[in-house]
Order: sequence, then C-alpha cells, then structure tokens
Amino acid sequence: MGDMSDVRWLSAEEQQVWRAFMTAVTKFTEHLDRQLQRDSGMPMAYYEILVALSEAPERALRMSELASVCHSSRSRLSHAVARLEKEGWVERQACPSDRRGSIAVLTDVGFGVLEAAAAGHVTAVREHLFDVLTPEQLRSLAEISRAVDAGLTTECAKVRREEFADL
Amino acid sequence: MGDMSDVRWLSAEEQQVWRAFMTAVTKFTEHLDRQLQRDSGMPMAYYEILVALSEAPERALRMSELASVCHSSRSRLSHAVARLEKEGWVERQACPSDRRGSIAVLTDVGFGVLEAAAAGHVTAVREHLFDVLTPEQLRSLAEISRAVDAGLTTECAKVRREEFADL
DNA sequence: GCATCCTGGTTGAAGGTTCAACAACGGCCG
DNA sequence: CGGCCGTTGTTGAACCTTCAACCAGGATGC
Repeated sequence: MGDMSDVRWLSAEEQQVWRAFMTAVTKFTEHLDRQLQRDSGMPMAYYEILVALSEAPERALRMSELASVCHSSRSRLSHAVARLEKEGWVERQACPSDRRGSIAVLTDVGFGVLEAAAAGHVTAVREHLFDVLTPEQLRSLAEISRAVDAGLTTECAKVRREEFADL
Repeated sequence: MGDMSDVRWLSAEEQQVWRAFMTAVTKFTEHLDRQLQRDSGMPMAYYEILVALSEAPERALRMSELASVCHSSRSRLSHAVARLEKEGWVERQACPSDRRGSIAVLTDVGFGVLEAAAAGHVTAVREHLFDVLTPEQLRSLAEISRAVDAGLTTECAKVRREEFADL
C-alpha cells in the first residue's frame, strides 16, 4: 500500500468531471446491456465472446486466448462458455497440441444468433455514442481511451514488479 | 423496434475507437472495483451509496431518492441496503410523512468506513484517470460525458413517448 | 526418471444484479 | 366513502461474476 497521509483529493471541478463521466458510462453500458438482453437474450459480455470467435480463424480460439481477447478471467469465461454451449451457440473441442487445452468453436447456430443480434447492438452504439459526438470529440475519445488503457497496463506491470520484490 | 434493414455499420476507424473505448472503460472500472473490494470490503456501487448518504442532510435519504441519485434500480438498492444494514453501516427508519416510505441513514460506523475507504479510492481515480490525461483532454472528456448522458436521457423520454403511443 | 513449479481450465460457493411479482400506501375522482 | 390507479419498497428466483480451491498436463532442473 502507498502512503495515504497525503492524498491528493479531487477539486470541485475534478469531482464534476468524475461524476459526469461515471454517470455517462454506467447509463450507457446499462442501456446497451439491456438492449442486448431484451432483443437477443444475452448480456454484452457474451456477445463479445461470440464476436471474438466469429473473427478468429476457423471461428475457433483456445480458452486462454479468448479470455485475453475479451479481457475476461478464465473462470468467468469458463462459466460463460458453459452457458453458450448449453444454448448450442458454441462447442468445446479438445486441443490436439496440448492436452490441457480446450478450444471454443462458434457453431453455425451461434453465428446466426450473432448476425441477428449485431444490427440492434450496432444501431444502439451508433445512436448513443457516435451520433452524439462531433468528429473532433471522437478523435479525442480515442486518445483518451488509449491513454487510460496505457496507464492501467503500466500499472499492472508495476504491481507485478512489486509482487516480485516482496518475495 | 426500428427498421433493421438499413443498419449503419461501423467503419474500420469507428470500430477501432469503439473497441479502445470499451477496453479502457472495462479495465478501468474493474480496477477500481477490485481496489475497493480488496481494501474496504465493498464493491463500488456500495461505496457510492455511502457517499450519497454522507452528502445528504442528516446523512439520510429516502430509498427512492437514493436510488435516483445512485442511478440504481429500487430492487438493487433494496438488496444493497439490506447488506449495508447487516454490516451496521446504514440503518433504516420509517418515513413519518409517508407510511410506505423507508429512510436510509448512514451510521457513525458507516461514516468511518467511508472515510477510511475514500483515500484509496480517490488515489486510484487520480492515478488512472486524472494523472494520465492533459487538462485539455479532461475538458473534452467532460463534454463528451455530458453529450452521451444527454443522448441517453432524451432517448428515455422518447421510449416513454412510444410506450404511451402504444396504448 | 523424478521432483518441482508453472500454466490451462474447471468447479462450487458466496455475493451482486435483474426481473417479475407482490403488498402496502397515497392520490384522485365518481 | 369506495373504487381505481400510480408509487414505494421488498422479496425470491434466475442469472452473472468473483474468489479460492482444485486437477491435470507441460516445463524445468537435478
């Protein structure tokens, strides 16, 4: 843990930005999630699994690769794929090169479901993100996103180094 | 449902922005959630309930007001407050003016827990949001957030109008 | 070969969220 | 008053996520 005695609290303006940001993000993701659940019977996390598989060669990926593409934990992915398999949208195959491995494959049914879901989802994204922002704001959002992502990635590396140092 | 036959799909650049944005947001919120859970034993949604109560007069709010301040459903709030009450951080009182009503009150213990949690949380927010963005980007993020929020609010109004029209 | 450690993946329990249903109360209008 | 509707808040079931524990299989070093 870092030193907490000299916390740099947020100024009034910073708090405003912070709250506006969190409000927008939570409302936005909730809206998308509800749209998908209502119209296609799956949460957004599951939609993204299907997307990742649909774009992979042979529409197949090893579980660990799929997890990293989807920024998901192994456990979460395992539960999710179990559900998707029960629906008949995904199948699991054994990995020939590594007997621990498991390969998730998108079925034709799953691909059809994804195609059907995509239109509504993309429409919602366009309506509530791209249509409400100027081209300049979009460029800015891309930069901001990359900066935040980079900040978190280096942070992860830092944490790993510290864990190392602890041993 | 709208007409799905002429969906305006995302261009390659739009997809890049979209994915960068979602990646940043999910990683960021997951990081904050994990930090709070680890260091203070509560998810971010619960932290925000405590914050809302701490800023209210008498540190008390009616459930429905608390729900709207926290952008939470009644049900979710009800479950959450039940847990917070079990911890001794919040108490429920009867509402004198409306016998249906229930008033959530932050206890002294709860206020202490919040104070203890705040430092780590704010530090994480500053480190991974404010410290990685330029002042210009921050202004832009505020504008973007307000635009998205506004777009969702008008959308809700539209949906309500359509529901009305259906009857 | 074998002990050790690391990686890949699954499982079950605990906790959080959603949804639909419900009970209780207020407000309104006849 | 009495009937009707909208609001408030809770509940239970189903579902999703997280966490810790675990098994099985590779990889490394002796």
